[in-house]
Amino acid sequence: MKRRPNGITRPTIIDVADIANVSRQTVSRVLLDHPRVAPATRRRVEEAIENLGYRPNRMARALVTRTSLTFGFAAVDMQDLHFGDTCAGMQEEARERGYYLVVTRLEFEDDRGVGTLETLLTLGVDGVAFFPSFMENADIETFAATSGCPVVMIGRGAKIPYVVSVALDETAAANLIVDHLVQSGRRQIGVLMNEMFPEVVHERFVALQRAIVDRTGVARPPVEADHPRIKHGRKAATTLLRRHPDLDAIVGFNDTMAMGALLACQDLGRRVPEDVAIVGYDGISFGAVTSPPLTTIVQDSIGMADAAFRALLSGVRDGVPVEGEVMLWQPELLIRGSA
Amino acid sequence: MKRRPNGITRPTIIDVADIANVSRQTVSRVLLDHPRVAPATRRRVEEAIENLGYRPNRMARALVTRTSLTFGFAAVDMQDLHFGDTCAGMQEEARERGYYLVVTRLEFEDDRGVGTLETLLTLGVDGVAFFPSFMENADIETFAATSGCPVVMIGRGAKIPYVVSVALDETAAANLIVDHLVQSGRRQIGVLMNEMFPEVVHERFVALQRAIVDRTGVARPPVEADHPRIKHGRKAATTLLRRHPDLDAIVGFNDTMAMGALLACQDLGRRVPEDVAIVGYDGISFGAVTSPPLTTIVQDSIGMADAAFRALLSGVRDGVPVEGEVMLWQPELLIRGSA
DNA sequence: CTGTTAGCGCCTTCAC
DNA sequence: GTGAAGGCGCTAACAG
Repeated sequence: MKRRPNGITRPTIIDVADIANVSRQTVSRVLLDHPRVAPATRRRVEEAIENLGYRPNRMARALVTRTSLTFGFAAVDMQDLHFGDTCAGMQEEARERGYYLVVTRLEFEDDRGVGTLETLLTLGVDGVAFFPSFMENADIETFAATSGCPVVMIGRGAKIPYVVSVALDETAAANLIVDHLVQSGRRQIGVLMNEMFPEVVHERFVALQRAIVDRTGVARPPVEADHPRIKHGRKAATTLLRRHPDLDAIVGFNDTMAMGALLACQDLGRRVPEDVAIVGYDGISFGAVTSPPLTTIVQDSIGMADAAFRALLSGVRDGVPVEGEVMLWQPELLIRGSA
Repeated sequence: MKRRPNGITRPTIIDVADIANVSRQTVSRVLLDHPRVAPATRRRVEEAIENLGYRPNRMARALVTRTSLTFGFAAVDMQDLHFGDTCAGMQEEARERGYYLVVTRLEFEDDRGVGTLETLLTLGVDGVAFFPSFMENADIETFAATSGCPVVMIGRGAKIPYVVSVALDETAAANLIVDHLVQSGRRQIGVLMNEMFPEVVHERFVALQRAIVDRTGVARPPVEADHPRIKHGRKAATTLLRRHPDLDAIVGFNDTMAMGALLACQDLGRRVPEDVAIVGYDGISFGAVTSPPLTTIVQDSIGMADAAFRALLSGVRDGVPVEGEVMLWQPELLIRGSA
């Protein structure tokens, strides 16, 4: 029984073996549910485990099996409810299948995000799922190619070698939104985007812009970019409305920014939806409590989480397709009061 | 260079040593910034590391050092914004100090939560911080006593041996709320509580009840319990208002439940705050967007996260006080429109 | 059915 | 300043 730095001790497999009067190997067999153990022996070992409060050390086990039954999950902002829903979905799925999910924040400062994913690897995960956010496709490809484990990207529909991508069909979503706005008579549609990293293609922005140009004939729809938080959305929407007083609709990058737009309209005395229609993305529950309640694109976070988890699992067994793979999910427009 | 199950390989310290033409120990010294390495040797090793894209295996390292520079964090619901804020705060703090935070969901089915915390331990964390939620003090004590690492509990002000507790001063919070309500003429105050586990003492409920009894003279303030989600809060508040039509104030267990109460009032045609005043806990950002905006108890999530992290850190060095320790945080009442 | 041997990737201790 | 031996806790492969 070895001492830990602070003096408290945790039993090892050897302690169990000593007490049960067997070899370490036999204890290991009991732990792994190996069939060829005499029932009496098994019972003795189980009793020893119970009495000692023994728990196997997963690091030691992973070191030799090269498998930790652990997946890693990374996203820039766990407080973002769409990320949170997906993370929770994966956690649930993991639990049911005997896996463990290690969650961490994707840090730009950490080698443009690659460092975060690498650290996950050195922690011994069997696969990595993540929301790319600011990460560049090239970095993602390099990481995936050298990772030696399945890599699943959620929320960007790019085809990257060695990567399975689970993403919303952004074109379909943009069309749903703009069709709805145009049908209710809107013509001047502004867009609130996530703060942009110039290196990164914003599929959402591109899709929205195309849909707006196609359906309203406006050549360059106004856009303002900021952090995807309520107060930044409020600021950006205020700027947008000041610069373009004739705007009759605003599409937010997500529900949170759209809520900021709601506040901006209040500030400026514009009625929603009479003067300005507002639409968000994600379908978070708080959208039901705003005034008016938020019209939004609903993403099937749970379904996407399940798909991501299954992709990791099958990647562990069969490897990830070298050419990469994209799984697109169809959006749904939830019409509430704001548009 | 060993092969992983899927065929892709990751370099080990031996590969680096071979390429740099030194022994493993020298590579290890470079990795650990050991001073006694010749500059030229160091450079050769660093180049080899760079070229190979080598990253040390933290599990192997932790196995021998008995230190992983990793802390574990657990909470029932990562989507709860107060939990999320605290988690994000700890993650930030961890990063700055060279630590890594492993986050997971506390599962009741997993041995009443103890299993979740134990699994974190078998993953090799150097300390555990968690929101106890449904966990019982006795289980927490047992876990902490046998964990062999610092254990920090957030959000329950109980003094438990081997545990450092970082919690809101519930009495102060309850008094702030009830004083404010009474001052604005409310006398019939109902309470929305988190779904109750009979074994667990709800400090928040006890504090609220005492404050209400003291200040209004009502002997048994009405209470309804359900999950801390908007729709459950709505249901519970509806029940409460139906059973007690004379209620003129509702205190929610958290902001989310309070938002449910907002919806219930809308459903039943009660004006907020004219007919019914509503107060929540936590001070989440979405409270600013509801109609009317939510009056709430603000918790200093970041400050509490910092304190929790520091407690873990000092626990690693000096051990956790055997008698346990409670750090109380003072609440603040943010008065917006709903009360 | 059970024990022995070897080694996962790395660091610590002790040589030189 | 550098290398060799030994072991962290565990399981795989082989013996018996």
